[in-house]
Amino acid sequence: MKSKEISKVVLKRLPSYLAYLKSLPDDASPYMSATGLANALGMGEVQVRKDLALVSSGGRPKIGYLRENLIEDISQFLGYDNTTDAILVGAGKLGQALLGYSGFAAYGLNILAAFDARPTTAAIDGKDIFSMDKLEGFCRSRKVLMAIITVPAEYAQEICDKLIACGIKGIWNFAPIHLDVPANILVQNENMATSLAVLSMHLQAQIKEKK
Amino acid sequence: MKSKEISKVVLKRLPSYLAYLKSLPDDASPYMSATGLANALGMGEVQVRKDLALVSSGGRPKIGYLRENLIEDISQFLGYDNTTDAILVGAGKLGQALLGYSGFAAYGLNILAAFDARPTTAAIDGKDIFSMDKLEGFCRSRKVLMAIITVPAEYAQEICDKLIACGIKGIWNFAPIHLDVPANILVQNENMATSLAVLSMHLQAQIKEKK
DNA sequence: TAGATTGTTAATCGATTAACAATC
DNA sequence: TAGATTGTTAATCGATTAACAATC
Repeated sequence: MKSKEISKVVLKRLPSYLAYLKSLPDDASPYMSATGLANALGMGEVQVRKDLALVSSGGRPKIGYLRENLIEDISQFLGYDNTTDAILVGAGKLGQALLGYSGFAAYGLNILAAFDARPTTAAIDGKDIFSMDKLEGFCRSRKVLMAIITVPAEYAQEICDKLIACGIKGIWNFAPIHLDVPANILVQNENMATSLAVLSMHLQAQIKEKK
Repeated sequence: MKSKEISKVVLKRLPSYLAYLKSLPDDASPYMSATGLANALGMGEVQVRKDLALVSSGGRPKIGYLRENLIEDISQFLGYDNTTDAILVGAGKLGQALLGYSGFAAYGLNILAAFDARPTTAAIDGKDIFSMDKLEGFCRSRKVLMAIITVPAEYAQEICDKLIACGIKGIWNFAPIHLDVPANILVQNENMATSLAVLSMHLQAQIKEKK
């Protein structure tokens, strides 16, 4: 694995490769070529090969990459091996769904607890839901760096500021609003409106075509 | 509004503009310049101006765009004006959260009902949850074009095939797996693993920096 | 008028794709 | 060996940014 700078677009493709490799049955060939991966995911084979070259220790001509190694290389590169602790703010429906989702463990994400202005439940799936005044103490003592925002849009910026003041460096934002943050803080927007826009355009085009 | 081809990257930025414009208080200036929008969202002003030129009927030099018009132009372009009916398959935690989320109406999305292999509840927020055998009849009779997949990864492809057979043209996929579909079907992946990868890399870099 | 802003044309940048030598 | 595949270098493509004339 080279420690070359990797661009965001490449980074975003890596999880797909990993998911596909992991989804293969145990009795499949232990080798996987860039060509095979590209075909399975409907991508260009050169693109896949270039991406893999950035994270992998190398494949063998005519054979491909050893699947096991490739999974390990990508996992390690993405930091799935060492878990990241996170907290969640806003224990509404979406917040509770994320809190109860066990699948995040596979991505190295561990949600420690949730915080809410008015907690309606004490815990979900063994994860405590605290009131907001416990936020700072918790983040400081557990040295949490990542937070998930699932509060309504109108409170998101305020919560965001508070989180940064608590030492949070990365924010996964589910609120449909732009968050203003200092340069060293990363906001990753899970923007449903964006996805819907793409889908909506496609459907409109389909309907027009029929006419 | 010109009917020029719009690229996917531009399309994905439009919802942010719209959200910001809508978030402004009523007593703010009725005009908004591309410069102002760019500053508020931390983007390049030329980029914003070019994007707006693609969807808007035009702004006035020195003044900017009439906010009201801009909101209408973007909304119309994104198809938020005429609602899209959709169904949801997989009424687990995430599915239920989406089913109960009232915010989609603002994006012109109307989830009609949900389907599940083993429904545990009859309805959520007034939306029925049916068993899978009702799927085809429902899609055909209501002429549904869009579906939301929130089933576990291992069932996603099977469900996807079934949906296409029912006439679905656009799929919003929350399952962390690549779906194989014909060319005329659009799959929009809400891939949480992708977001996590980006965040995870940022945090790793932050931690390294401190050393 | 002067200056902020629009809209457009040209230059730059980065990512994808094509071409090809090296390898097993 | 022949052919599939890797890995790299060069060409193409598209998107972003810079420059600038037009406008109110």
